[in-house]
Amino acid sequence: MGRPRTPLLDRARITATALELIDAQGEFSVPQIARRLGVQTGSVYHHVDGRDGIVELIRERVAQGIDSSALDLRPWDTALKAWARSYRAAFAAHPRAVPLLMTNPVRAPRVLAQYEAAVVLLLASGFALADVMPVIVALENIALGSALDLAAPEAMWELADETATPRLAEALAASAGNRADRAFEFALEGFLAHARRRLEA
Amino acid sequence: MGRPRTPLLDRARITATALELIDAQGEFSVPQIARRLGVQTGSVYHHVDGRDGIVELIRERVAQGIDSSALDLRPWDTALKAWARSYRAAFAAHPRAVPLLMTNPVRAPRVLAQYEAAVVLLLASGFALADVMPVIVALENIALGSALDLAAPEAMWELADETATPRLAEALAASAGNRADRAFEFALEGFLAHARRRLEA
DNA sequence: TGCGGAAACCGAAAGGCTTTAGGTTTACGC
DNA sequence: GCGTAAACCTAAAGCCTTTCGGTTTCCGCA
Repeated sequence: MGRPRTPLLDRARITATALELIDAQGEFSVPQIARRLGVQTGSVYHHVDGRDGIVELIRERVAQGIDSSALDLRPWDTALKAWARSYRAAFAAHPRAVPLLMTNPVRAPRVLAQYEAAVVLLLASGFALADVMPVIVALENIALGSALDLAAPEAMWELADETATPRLAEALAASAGNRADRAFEFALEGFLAHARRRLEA
Repeated sequence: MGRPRTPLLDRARITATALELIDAQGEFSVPQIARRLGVQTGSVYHHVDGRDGIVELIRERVAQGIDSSALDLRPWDTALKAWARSYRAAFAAHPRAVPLLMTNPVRAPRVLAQYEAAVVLLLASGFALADVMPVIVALENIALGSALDLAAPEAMWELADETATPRLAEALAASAGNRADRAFEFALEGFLAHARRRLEA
């Protein structure tokens, strides 16, 4: 008892354990983390700002998977496309965490810096100042919306009774396996084409 | 004590109370509902299949706000546009409920019937069977993604330090007030234009 | 080298939530 | 009229989040 010679806990280990629990069972609790790390529940609170603090750490960790260098690509539409794909892929790496993370945005400076870079990119490419945020938010909506689809890929379309919706059942069968990816690429292509037209106008 | 002469509870009142709590404070609990209705906590469980059952009732109630007649419009792109707007508006009516409802889809027959109608509409309009679901899911992703944006409209872009992201701050100021709506309309127009081209090809 | 404060963990507890089980009264079908 | 089912209450188990004080170890500073 008392302070251990080598620390048993740190923010990284707490975050990793929480993410393991989420990947395995879709949720986490502080006592579960403590048990996995062989520690009393209360001890976790010495390293973390409550349960919400753990969620915040997970949020930042997942957001680190976004490839910020995508926004260095040129031309602008290539950059946005790569960024959106990376954005979605980062969430897809932990699909069961998506519902936990989508509610609040990431406030980490490195993520805000990416949005800053996106704004600069669009302005330099000729977009009107008033158009920049709607365009970026639209892209973000597409990326997050499709990430949400990844969170519950199967359950999203389990038909209890196929006879009541025969055409839907057919259409589902015809798009089995790659529905989510194709939907994302479809929306992304549509967005980029629309943005190109907006720029020309 | 014992069974009251007139029932104090029913599913409609429980659902309405839960929605009130969500609109007011962003969440709900069974004891809170019971207190508001002047009843013991356990009594609620006689009418509802646990807490998750209440969420399911809320989901169905919010989904009833989707105007299914939109899919009767013609041509198909007019129908899809009206449907997407109605879809988003239904969630926008209870923005704080969005995080609770997005994880799982609505399984209510009347909602599945709407998807069936959308499939029939697209097939009749000439879309290939394999394209139908990706197109519908893409539209759904846009609607849900933007509904998510409505759930936390302000907090989504609260900049702690504007000096670190000056261009972002400018762009935000230039799109104040209608950012979410314009982003949604932008993504929706891009989607429809892309779908029209897909149909012609 | 010694010491005081901070750090890191334990033990315990308060208070809330979800859910179940059994008891009591009322309503309703036969 | 009577038995069964419905609707509520009381009570309790078991989980979770969070806080507080106690104990031991570490580290900077004199």
